[in-house]
Amino acid sequence: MGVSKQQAIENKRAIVDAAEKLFRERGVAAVGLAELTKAAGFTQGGFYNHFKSKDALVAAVMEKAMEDGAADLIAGIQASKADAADPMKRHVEWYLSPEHLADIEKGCPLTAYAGDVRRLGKEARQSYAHGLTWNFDQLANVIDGENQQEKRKKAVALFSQMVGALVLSRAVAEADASLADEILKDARQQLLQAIGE
Amino acid sequence: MGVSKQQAIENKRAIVDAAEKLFRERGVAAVGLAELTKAAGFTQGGFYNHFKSKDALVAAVMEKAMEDGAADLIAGIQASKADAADPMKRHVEWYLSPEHLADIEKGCPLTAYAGDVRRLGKEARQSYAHGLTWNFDQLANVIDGENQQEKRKKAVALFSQMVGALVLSRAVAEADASLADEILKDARQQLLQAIGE
DNA sequence: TGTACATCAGTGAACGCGCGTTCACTGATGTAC
DNA sequence: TGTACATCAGTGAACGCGCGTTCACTGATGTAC
Repeated sequence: MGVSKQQAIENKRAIVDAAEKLFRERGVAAVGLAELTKAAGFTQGGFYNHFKSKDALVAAVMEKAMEDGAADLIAGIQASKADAADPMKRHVEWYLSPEHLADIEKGCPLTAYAGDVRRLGKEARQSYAHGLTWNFDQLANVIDGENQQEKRKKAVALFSQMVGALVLSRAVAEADASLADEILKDARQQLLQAIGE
Repeated sequence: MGVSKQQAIENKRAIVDAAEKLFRERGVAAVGLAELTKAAGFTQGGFYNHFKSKDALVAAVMEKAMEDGAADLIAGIQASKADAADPMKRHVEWYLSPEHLADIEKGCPLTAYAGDVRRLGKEARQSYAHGLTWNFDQLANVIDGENQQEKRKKAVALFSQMVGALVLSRAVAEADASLADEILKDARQQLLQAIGE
């Protein structure tokens, strides 16, 4: 009650930050506004000073996730160029690493939200689709291929494989850790081979 | 109030049948017991004559989904043998078809539950992991390869790609139908090429 | 620079609602004699 | 074969709970003069 504009902006960002983590880990439907506003340091009713509905928050979180994911991808590509490394090779190795498997809170949002996005609001679904399109475009630019069309096809197929391996590996990580490892390792090996050719 | 044993068994099966469809389409958490028992033709309180909790129902549904999925896979392989067709080729073509994309209610449970299974009960997670292991074993048996280890690796990598393509395609099917088509088509083409070599 | 006041982020209780689960009760089914 | 009765699937109301959303109110912030 009586809070500076600066503080209000920080509170709003704190809601989004908490939502980004909790939505990925537990699912959008399983996270309530009371928990989110508490994490941001105030009470339930104040939520509506920042968002007109939970759905609006979901849309904002998805858009931010896509922007952050895009920034991370570009940073990785830039770093590879600086090191004279193959950007796609580096990307695959990170994507299918045990560290990325465990870090659903901050890893690739396209995989983190892949299972949930169908059930979210229209705005969030569109942000996701745009993010995926953009991701394909970026990968196509750093993949070897005879022409633009070939590069695009390879980008789509290779990224699908990365997502599938990570989704399946995460799905069984707790029940069968060695199966999760096997999936990740086999996909990594097969993808690096596919890039190398 | 006074129902034959036969009827009671059918009622239980009706709950599971309704749950199988609704859990896949809307997510486990979003489907309530009232809706499920109503679909089965009786009222909420009667649920606990059949299952000791919602979690127990989830476990039963997951186990049945895995059994049905296994039966479908075997039937497809048998049919291919009868037609002198390549079982893996046929499987890929079905898996990445627009029909399978649209039929989340009855299609492959490994993809349908891939995003949700992490958040389900222990029993359901274990059923899923066993189902995935079994699926890899079956595919390894019908894949070309120099030795058993090579076949297994190929099965894991190829199936991961199929799941990834289907998950991503379904994720954007509503927001960007042409992108969904592209993902499916590219993955199909790339997989058939990988099998052919 | 100092005062008066409008703004608006946050409070906390309440709203209706649906959730999973419990429970006393009903009454046809199906068994025991 | 006929009767008496135990079984148990289904009823429907209630439980406590947490959900998203609303709202009258508070009071420090920040602007206008």
